[in-house]
Amino acid sequence: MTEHLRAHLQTAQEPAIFHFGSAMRDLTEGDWLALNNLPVLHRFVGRGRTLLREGDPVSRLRVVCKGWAVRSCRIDDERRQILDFILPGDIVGLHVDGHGASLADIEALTPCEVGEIEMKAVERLAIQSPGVASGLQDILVRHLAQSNDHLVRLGRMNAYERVCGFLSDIYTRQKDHSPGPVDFPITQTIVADALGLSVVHVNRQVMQLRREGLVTLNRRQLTITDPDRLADASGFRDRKFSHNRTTYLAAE
Amino acid sequence: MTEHLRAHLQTAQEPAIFHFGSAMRDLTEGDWLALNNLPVLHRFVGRGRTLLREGDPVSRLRVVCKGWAVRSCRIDDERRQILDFILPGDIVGLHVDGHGASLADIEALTPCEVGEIEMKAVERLAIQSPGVASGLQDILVRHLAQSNDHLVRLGRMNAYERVCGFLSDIYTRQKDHSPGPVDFPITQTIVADALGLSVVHVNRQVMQLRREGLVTLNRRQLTITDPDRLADASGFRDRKFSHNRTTYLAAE
DNA sequence: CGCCGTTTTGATAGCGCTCAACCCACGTGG
DNA sequence: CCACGTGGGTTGAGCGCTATCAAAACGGCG
Repeated sequence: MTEHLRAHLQTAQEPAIFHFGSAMRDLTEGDWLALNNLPVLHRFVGRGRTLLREGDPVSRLRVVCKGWAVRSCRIDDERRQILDFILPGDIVGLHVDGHGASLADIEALTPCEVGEIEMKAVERLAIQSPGVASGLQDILVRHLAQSNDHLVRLGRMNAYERVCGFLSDIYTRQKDHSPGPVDFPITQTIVADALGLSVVHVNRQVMQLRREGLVTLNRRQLTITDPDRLADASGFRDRKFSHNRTTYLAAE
Repeated sequence: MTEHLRAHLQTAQEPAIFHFGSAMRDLTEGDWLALNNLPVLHRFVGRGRTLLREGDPVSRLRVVCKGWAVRSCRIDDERRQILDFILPGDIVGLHVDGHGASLADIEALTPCEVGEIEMKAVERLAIQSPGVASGLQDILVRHLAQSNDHLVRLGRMNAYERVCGFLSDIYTRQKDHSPGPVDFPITQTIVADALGLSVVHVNRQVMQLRREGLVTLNRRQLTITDPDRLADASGFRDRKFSHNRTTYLAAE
C-alpha cells in the first residue's frame, strides 16, 4: 500500500475508528476498510461526569476522541487511587475482571466526546483479521507497560521524583503535535490521587519545581523548560522508562 | 466436547502446553490439538538466577512449570521494585516495550523448570485459532487486573494493609489445590521490595499479624488462620479486589 | 564449626500527612 | 455592580508513619 493511500484511508474516516486503528501497527488496507464498517455510537460526557462505573459490565469499547479523563478506584470515603490518564485518542474498556465488569471508574476531567464500538463486533473482526487481533494485543501490552512505570513510581520514588516523572509523562504523551506548552487540565488534587500523595505535599513539590525554574504550570497549561533535566530528576536512570515505554508508540 | 475428553486432552500433554492452554478459556478440542503441536524448549534455572533480563529481546514465551520467580525493576544500587510474583503455571514474556524488549528482570526465587515456546509460532497459531487469540488476550487482561490491585496497594494503603493484602493474595492464588498451609518461598526482603517498604518495617507488620494470631509464616510456609479477616484488614472494601480480580480465573 | 543471609528488636531521624488558615479566580444572583 | 459562595492553590506548624542505623539472635549450609 502506498503512503498516499494509507494517508487517505486514515483521514477519510470516523475519528473514533481513526484513533482505534492508529493505536495498532501494521494494519493492511483491508483491515482499515473493515474497521470503517464498525458502527460507532457517539456520546458526549460533561466535565466531572462518570463515563463508566466500577463494576459496570463493559460491552462496548470506548474511544475518547476529545477531552481528558481518568481511570480511578475509590477505596473508601477519603481514599482513591487514580490508575491512569486518558488523553484524546486513548481507548477505554479493556480493564475488566473475569466477568467483563469494569475494574474502575472512568471520570471526565473535561467535556469528552466518546465513540463507542461494540466489543462483540471488534472480536468478530479480530477473528477475520490478524492485523486487528495483534493490534488489540499491542494496545493491551502498552497498557501493561504504563502500569509498570506507575508501579515503580508509587513503590520506590519519593514525592519529588514522582511529580517530575508524572509531569514528564504528561508532557511526552502530547509532545508530538506541538512544541512549547501542552494541555494540562489537571488539578493538584488529581495529581495527588494519581501519585499517592496528599494535595498539600504535591503543592510543595510543584512550588519547588517552579523555584528551580523547571516548569511553569497552571490549571490549563504545562510548560517544561528543560525536558531532559526534568526526566533525569524523575529517578528513572537514563530516562529509559518514561521515554521508551509509556510513549513507545510515538517513538516509532 | 465431553468432560472426559477434555480431561484426557489436558492431562495428556506437555506441562508447559497444559498450563498455557489452561490459562485460556473456551478452547476447542482443535485448539488443544494445535497447541500440542507447538515445540517446547525446556530450561532449568537455579535459585537466584536470572531467567530474563530487562532490555533483553523476548522472542519466546516462558511458562514456569515448577518453581517461583519475581518480575522486578532495578532503579539504582539500593532501590528495586518487584512488579509481580510468578507461580507455577504462570506465563512470562508478555511485558515488553514497543521493540519487544523485556520491561523487567525475571529472577528465580526457587529452582525453576521453564518451558519456552516461540512467540512467532504462538502468533501463527493465534491467526488460525480464534480461541487461542482471545485466550492470549484473556491472559493480558488478567495481568492488567493484577497491576491494578498492586497500584492501589502501593498508592493508597498503609504498611499493615499492604502486608495483609499481599499475604491474602499469595494465599488465594494457591488455595485451589490444598487446604491448610501454602508455599511461601519468599524472604521479607522480597516482600519489602514488592510492597515499597523497608525490610525492617515489613518485619514489624508481620510480627504484629502474628501477635494478632492471623498468620503463621516462615521461609517455607504460610498459614492463614482466618482468610476473611485477613482480607478485610487489607483495606479493599468487601474483598472485591483480591477475591474477584487477581484470582478471578480460579473463581470460575 | 564458622560463615552468611535472614529475622528481630531498639533508638533515632525524616519524609510526607493532617489541620488550619488565607488567598485568589470565577461564577452566580441580588 | 457588588456580595457571596465555591473550588482550587499556597503556606505554616506539628505530628505520625516509615526509613535508617545498629546490634544481636537465628538458622541453614559448606
